[in-house]
Amino acid sequence: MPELPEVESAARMLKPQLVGKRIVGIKVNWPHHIDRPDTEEFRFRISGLRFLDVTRRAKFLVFSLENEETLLIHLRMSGHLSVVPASPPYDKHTHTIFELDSGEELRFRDTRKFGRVYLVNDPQDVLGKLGPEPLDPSFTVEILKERLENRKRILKPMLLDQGFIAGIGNIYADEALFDARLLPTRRTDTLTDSEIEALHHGIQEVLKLGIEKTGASFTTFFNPDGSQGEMQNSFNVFQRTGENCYRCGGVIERIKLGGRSTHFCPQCQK
DNA sequence: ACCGGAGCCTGTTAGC
DNA sequence: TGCTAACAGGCTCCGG
Repeated sequence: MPELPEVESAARMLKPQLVGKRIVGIKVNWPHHIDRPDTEEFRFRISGLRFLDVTRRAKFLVFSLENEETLLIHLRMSGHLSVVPASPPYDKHTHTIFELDSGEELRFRDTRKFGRVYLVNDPQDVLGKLGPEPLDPSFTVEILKERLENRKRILKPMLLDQGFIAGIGNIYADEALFDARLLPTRRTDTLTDSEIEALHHGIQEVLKLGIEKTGASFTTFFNPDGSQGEMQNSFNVFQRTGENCYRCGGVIERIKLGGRSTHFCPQCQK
């Protein structure tokens, strides 16, 4: 669930809680959570290192550590991070725990176990194939047009392709397409210049709004500090199947595209 | 190049 | 009320 705005919100909340603190121990209750290196080497290399910075790239949390090490965490569907005192209660889905010299712990809870932890010297080993950051000033309409050239893809699956553009997930793809008034089933080679501009605008608008609202919260997801995001109150189409479109009054439809549920207004979106 | 489906996991919700 | 199937914010691999 966590997409760019949720991960950005998490990074902003975690940064002041972690920078300057030192990792003094690791508990790994589900070894598969650690993608690389193996658990033994992971423990050896990360122990004693201090957090220097917490940022985001795509849907990855990027923790810069001392000693030229970078810790990367991807929350996937159900991951959640929090910094709390090193005392009970421990949730049964908390699989990886970073013990800090402050007497606190950074806990990685992940019900579905899809999340992953990486420790690398060169972050590009993990982040290298990602597409552009959609909110970076370098991501212009012209760049989007260039990246669409000579390609024939269905719009929605393309937005979910992290190599094409980074950070968009199922929620913001649907919302961006509604904003741009484009059907999720449109083929990219049929887009006019003004439609590409609308798409570019829609992507940036919904992501910026998502960050302003500190992300979207569901029963299974909330921010690191326990607060609820507010973006779910601003959805125009996502999870509004059968309800009326705020723009035209039409009925929001739901279809499957690329295995993902897809919500749109068949009247507004062309 | 690109699409759809399966697989990875557990929990919750919808439907009968 | 109770069981079962479908479904869930993501991503990767595979066959066609």
